[in-house]
Amino acid sequence: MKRSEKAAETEAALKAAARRVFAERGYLNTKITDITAEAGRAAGSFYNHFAGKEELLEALLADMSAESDSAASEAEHKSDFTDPDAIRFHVAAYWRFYRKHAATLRALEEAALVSETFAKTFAKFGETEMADVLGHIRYITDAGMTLPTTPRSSLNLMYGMVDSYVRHWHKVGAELTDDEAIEALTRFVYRGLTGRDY
Amino acid sequence: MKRSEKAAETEAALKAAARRVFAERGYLNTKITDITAEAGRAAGSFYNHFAGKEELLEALLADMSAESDSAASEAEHKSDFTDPDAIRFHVAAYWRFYRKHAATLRALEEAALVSETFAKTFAKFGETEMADVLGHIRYITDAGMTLPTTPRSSLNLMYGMVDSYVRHWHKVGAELTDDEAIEALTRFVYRGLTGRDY
DNA sequence: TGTACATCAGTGAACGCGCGTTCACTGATGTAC
DNA sequence: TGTACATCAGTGAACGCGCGTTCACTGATGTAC
Repeated sequence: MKRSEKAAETEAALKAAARRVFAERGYLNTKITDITAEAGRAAGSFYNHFAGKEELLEALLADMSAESDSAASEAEHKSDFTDPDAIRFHVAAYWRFYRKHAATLRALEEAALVSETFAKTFAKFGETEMADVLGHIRYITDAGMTLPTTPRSSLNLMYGMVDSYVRHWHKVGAELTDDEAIEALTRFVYRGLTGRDY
Repeated sequence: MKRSEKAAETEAALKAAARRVFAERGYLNTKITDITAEAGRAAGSFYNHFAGKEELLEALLADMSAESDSAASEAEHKSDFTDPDAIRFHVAAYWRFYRKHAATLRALEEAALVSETFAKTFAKFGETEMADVLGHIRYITDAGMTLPTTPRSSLNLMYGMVDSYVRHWHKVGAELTDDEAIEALTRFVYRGLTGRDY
């Protein structure tokens, strides 16, 4: 095996191990040696690849962002928010996204609490995620319906509800199945944004 | 000054200092000596009053709970959620409550991330806060209107939105004034819960 | 009311644990000729 | 193709920093007689 391959393999192993360990005990509670042990490497090996835990997390964020970008550009998705299906589509997409990246997302949340830098990075990532949806909201006012407040704040309200419910559902466990949860979110959001029911 | 008075004074000074310092740099980023320095006491003095940072936070939580209980029992408040005023009343109450206790609430959030024990304690506190509101939601189904999902999950959706928006508003700063924010929340919640507009 | 001793809140220097980070070393891969 | 040296990924024991926690000490308040 070539040297560069071996290095890449170790780096990947460290990232994968980190995701597992973060999921299990949280980012802040994880020691560097927890990660290296989980990856089956020596402690010192970590620093051949990352300057510290923060940099590793940035790498995980970069991976996630890359994936999310490519997914967003692929999907020919519904964007008219006067149609409940369009809202449901986005809620479901976020649901799947969270499920897939729960470990990284929760790690970022923890890091953001402690580090100003991460708070900004993470906020920026959220902005990117939301930018697409802001456009969809305009369909509602264009159709003569009334948003509960400004478009930007309507978006924040909606995003906050979806995000906090998804987090809650994954942490505490559920009264609802995931289909039911997606439907409930869709309904609440549709009603909240349009003032109508479906 | 009597000895017991002096001790009580120091304890109060430590709690007040902790609230200030937590607000400024967060619970997890705060060292014991940050608190004692802010309170103008020696490091060792801390341990005459608290076994550690966790115990101090529990004391802050106890203070907050006591205050919230007495406030809840005083208020003769509106409880019929088919009336937007009732929703507005509760949103505004939560808004004021958060503003007043932001430091403690954010500290608890941070502690909950890191400690399983605190996560449970904090969750329990949230339950207590919400119990009152769960009853109010029944007015909606009683009036023949349709909730977006089960009462319990409707409550969780609502609470998640209000809480996350309040947090967001206080952290990032605002496009909306607080009156506007309360109105926007009320409107979104009313629409979401009842399927109607006002 | 006064004296002698006990107790307690507060002090801050020192101690020591936990954990991040380093570094001399190993063995394997890459390069030069 | 073979040999000699250089480079690099990985190792893990050891180091040292930061910070929580302790503890001998001080001075003031409380108690006993």
